[in-house]
Amino acid sequence: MAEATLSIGEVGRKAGVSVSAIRFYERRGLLPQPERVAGRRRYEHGVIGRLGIISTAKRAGLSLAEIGALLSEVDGGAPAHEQLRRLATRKLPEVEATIERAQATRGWLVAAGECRCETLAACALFDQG
Amino acid sequence: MAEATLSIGEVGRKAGVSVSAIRFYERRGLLPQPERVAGRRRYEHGVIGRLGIISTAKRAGLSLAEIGALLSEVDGGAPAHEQLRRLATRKLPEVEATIERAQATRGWLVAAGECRCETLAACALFDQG
DNA sequence: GTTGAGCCTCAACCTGGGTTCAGGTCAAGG
DNA sequence: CCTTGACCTGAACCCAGGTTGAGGCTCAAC
Repeated sequence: MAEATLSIGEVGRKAGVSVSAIRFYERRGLLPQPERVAGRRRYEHGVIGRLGIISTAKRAGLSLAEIGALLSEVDGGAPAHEQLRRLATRKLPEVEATIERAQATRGWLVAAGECRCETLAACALFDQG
Repeated sequence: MAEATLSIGEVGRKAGVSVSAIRFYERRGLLPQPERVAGRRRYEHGVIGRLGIISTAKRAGLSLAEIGALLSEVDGGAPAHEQLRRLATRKLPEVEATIERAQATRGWLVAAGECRCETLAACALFDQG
């Protein structure tokens, strides 16, 4: 079943990931070292699913280091739900802080759009540290 | 009134900004080239307010390039409110996109925390692109 | 007179997530 | 035979926002 038949270019096209990114993920340990034929990487079909997982996790805002840790735990036999729960526990406060900062920034910008000050020094938006 | 008496170290302490950051801002044009005495920078007191403006703007999420553009327009005589309005118009959609992305990420992480899947491949959280 | 703090410049380094480039290999097609 | 295209490696480059380090001045105190 697990025949290694895909070239890196084919994998990239099917997964919607650039060839250079695939090689980069391999160096970072997110993808296994594939079998090689005459020096060229030959992938089995499953790697496309793995790239899909990586892409989804990236879009969700995880760093490659976090994704790599998650994948290697699960590769090592750890239940996915357990690792996902740990990840959520660690990462949620961080994401919530991002949301709060961005909302504060939005409020500030809205106020900036309504400002009537002639100089920045006089503007209450810039008061204190 | 505008006596240039402060050393870079004093300015840094009073403004809560590192000395290396002050020199960096100067290179980037956010701070004027100060008067020099025996090769050392001598600042007038007003620079502390300017550093406060820069710090506030940074905390609000503006890049140094944006802050520099704002400051130079206003230094050049443009009314602050006008430049702030332009800035808000340009920057708000960006910040709102950040908020939406972060909220989507939070939702995903909350779902991840409740996941029961044994493998990532089986998990609906990772479905599709 | 020498020690030490604080200043100076310029250049290199850091993180993240890759991209791009130089120089080379290999197989197929005309 | 020669070209074209896909692949290979390793190193350099990109962005931001600084920090760190080397090597050197000067000023004041002791």
